[in-house]
Amino acid sequence: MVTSFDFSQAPGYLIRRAHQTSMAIFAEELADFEVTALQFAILQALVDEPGADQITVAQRVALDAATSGSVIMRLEERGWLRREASATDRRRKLLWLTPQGEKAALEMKKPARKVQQRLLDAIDDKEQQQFIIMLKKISRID
Amino acid sequence: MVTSFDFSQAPGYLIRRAHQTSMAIFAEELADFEVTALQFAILQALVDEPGADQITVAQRVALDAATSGSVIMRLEERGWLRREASATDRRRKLLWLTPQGEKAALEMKKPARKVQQRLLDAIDDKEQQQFIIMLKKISRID
DNA sequence: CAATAATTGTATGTATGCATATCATTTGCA
DNA sequence: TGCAAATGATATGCATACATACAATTATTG
Repeated sequence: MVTSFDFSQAPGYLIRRAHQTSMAIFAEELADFEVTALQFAILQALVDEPGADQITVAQRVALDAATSGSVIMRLEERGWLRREASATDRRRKLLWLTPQGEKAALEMKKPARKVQQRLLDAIDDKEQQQFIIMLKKISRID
Repeated sequence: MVTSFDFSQAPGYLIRRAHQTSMAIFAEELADFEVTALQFAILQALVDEPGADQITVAQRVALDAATSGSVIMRLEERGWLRREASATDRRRKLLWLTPQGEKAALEMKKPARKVQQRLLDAIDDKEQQQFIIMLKKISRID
């Protein structure tokens, strides 16, 4: 019999599974906010760098301009951020959190940290740091 | 100053980054086939279990019925699989690879294995097995 | 055996995620 | 300085990914 591809040992497949689990836990812990992990990331990027333009935000959250643009549009419609054309460069649209956006971003941080903890709870304390380091290497970060 | 959420140490964020890297390497190694990792997974599932119905295939590749249904539709349009109504249960549509689908599934296995190797090349030999084990635990598999 | 529940596949809506093209604007260089 | 190249944002198309609803069919139960 032809042995098929062994997905149970394939990192590519297991990374997808881990991503599913991660998204599910995120949705669970932040159910009250009705927010996705990506939306949360963009809000936090604007906490760090208020007035950043869309391309800068896209790079911060490791996303292409098209996708981040659509997420930003939804965040604007929700009233969590506002866009303002740059005076010095009329191509740029600068982004700021609204007061509601600031408040939501702050309140989300605790449950978002719990998501990370719940993910890591599946492995030993010693393994957790190694897992983070390995993920960075696998992702070719740094 | 308010310290923002630390994405550089957040497994949820890093898993997304790893998934991006994984998809990019897959697309690179299997460029000749113009196939996605998910399409590949479904083809391999049918190598293992010819004549499976859509729900079974969806479970095999860890996907909801709606998404797998649309992928299966595209694979059928491409001529890589065919659907046949079950005689004993008219709700079920049984799936078989076509000869072209069999051929493609076979030829894809080598480059798909290379994807896994390239992903793991970023970490030491000893770490590779640990990483696989950790991913399974994080994903709550087994 | 009839009413109900469960299952399969499909449709719809929302949200990523990326490639490519396009437009307006700005930058860089000859 | 004029013009080509680069850049920021948007639009379009394709492909996941999942929740929900639905119709057809099958299984279960009173």
